[in-house]
Amino acid sequence: MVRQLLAHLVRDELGLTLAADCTTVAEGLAALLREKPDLAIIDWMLPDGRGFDLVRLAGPKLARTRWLFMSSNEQGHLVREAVSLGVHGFVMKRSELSTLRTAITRVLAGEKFYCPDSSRLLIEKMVDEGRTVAVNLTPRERDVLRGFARGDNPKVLASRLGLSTKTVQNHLVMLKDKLGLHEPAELVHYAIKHGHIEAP
Amino acid sequence: MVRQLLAHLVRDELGLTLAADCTTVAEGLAALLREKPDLAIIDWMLPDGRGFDLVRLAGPKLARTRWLFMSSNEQGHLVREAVSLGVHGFVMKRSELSTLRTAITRVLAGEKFYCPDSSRLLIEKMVDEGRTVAVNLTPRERDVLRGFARGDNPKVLASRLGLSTKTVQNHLVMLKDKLGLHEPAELVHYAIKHGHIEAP
DNA sequence: AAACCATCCGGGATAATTTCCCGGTTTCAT
DNA sequence: ATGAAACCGGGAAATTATCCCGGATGGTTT
Repeated sequence: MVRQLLAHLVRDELGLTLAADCTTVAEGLAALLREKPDLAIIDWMLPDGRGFDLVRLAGPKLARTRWLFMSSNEQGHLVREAVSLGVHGFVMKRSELSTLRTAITRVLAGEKFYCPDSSRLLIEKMVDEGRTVAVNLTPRERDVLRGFARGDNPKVLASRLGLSTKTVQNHLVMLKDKLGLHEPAELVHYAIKHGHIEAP
Repeated sequence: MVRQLLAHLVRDELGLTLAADCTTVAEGLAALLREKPDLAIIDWMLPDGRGFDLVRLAGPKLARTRWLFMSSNEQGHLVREAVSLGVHGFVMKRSELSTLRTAITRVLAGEKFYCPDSSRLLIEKMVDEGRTVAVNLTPRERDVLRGFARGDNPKVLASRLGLSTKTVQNHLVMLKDKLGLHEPAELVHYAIKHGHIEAP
């Protein structure tokens, strides 16, 4: 619904051309590569993955495209990840609509725009981080983590991802090793805290 | 932001008169009593309280007003509460925009309209409740569930509770059996959802 | 072009855990 | 007293986790 309301705003009020209008990472990726838009407005949480994956996947091939992220939940690590990905703008959904308009025009003009709330979160996050090391998981590891944390056992997960049970198990070992965790429950907590899955 | 996008929709596309446009329960209450609108579209979660409070407070004095609720998070108990309050419509934010249009026109026409997702949640909630009543965990099972969901492995948990590993494992089997769950991650979700442990 | 590196996929062997089935004990309410 | 439920744990089989290995791929550096 928000996506469609936004489409209205972009088309009717701002007078921009709406190249596409997608609901999943897969759709979005296809549309991005096809349309090569000037601006992509992306919600970070999508049914089949995280909006950031789109930047990782399509970013290198789209030199002109500017990225504007939206988020409904307030988590500092999102803003942090956005910054380190080179995202041009970040707006919380609780912001004023005028903030969004500003963000769109500024980002289109080539500037960066992070809404006040997101800046605050970023600062809090960095203060909070202080010491913790940044862990970057590979795409496959994220897939496995997500599936596992949702309650798929290795066998089901393997068939869903088109892998062998063996591979999934090896990825799980890698995950636990990288994250310094050992128990299934800890992996689930990590996945929830870092937004790989939604809280139950 | 969503509120302002909605205002746009109501005024410009549906051609309705927008009586007021509020951000808090307090503002909303004042506006409702002043304007006595035909329709009130209310978000469940507001900065200073819950949207339902508006119905409780203003409902008795506004015989003509119809209530349409919106919710971004999917929780069955919200739908359940809406129904028992006599709310006329309920729409999840993830619904299509057309669903919202349908909801507005139907509710204005005097019908009830609960979007498919909310109906589903309601049913799940009632099924879940039925099961929760039927299932009562024994104290030991609760101990084991809490420890496990926090990330203790059976061995550690056994020594913490003064049991043998074997017994803890058997309790885990019992738990999975009683709850109809099979994977560790599902147990963790259950424990969080039912308040046996705090969310991460 | 070649060397390199990270990632990805999966096999083999071994250790650990989970599951199923079992019997014994305690507690408690009928 | 007696039956039901909870509690505790053993034994054996099935499943899963862990460690170690090599091959394949794609991108980067030299």
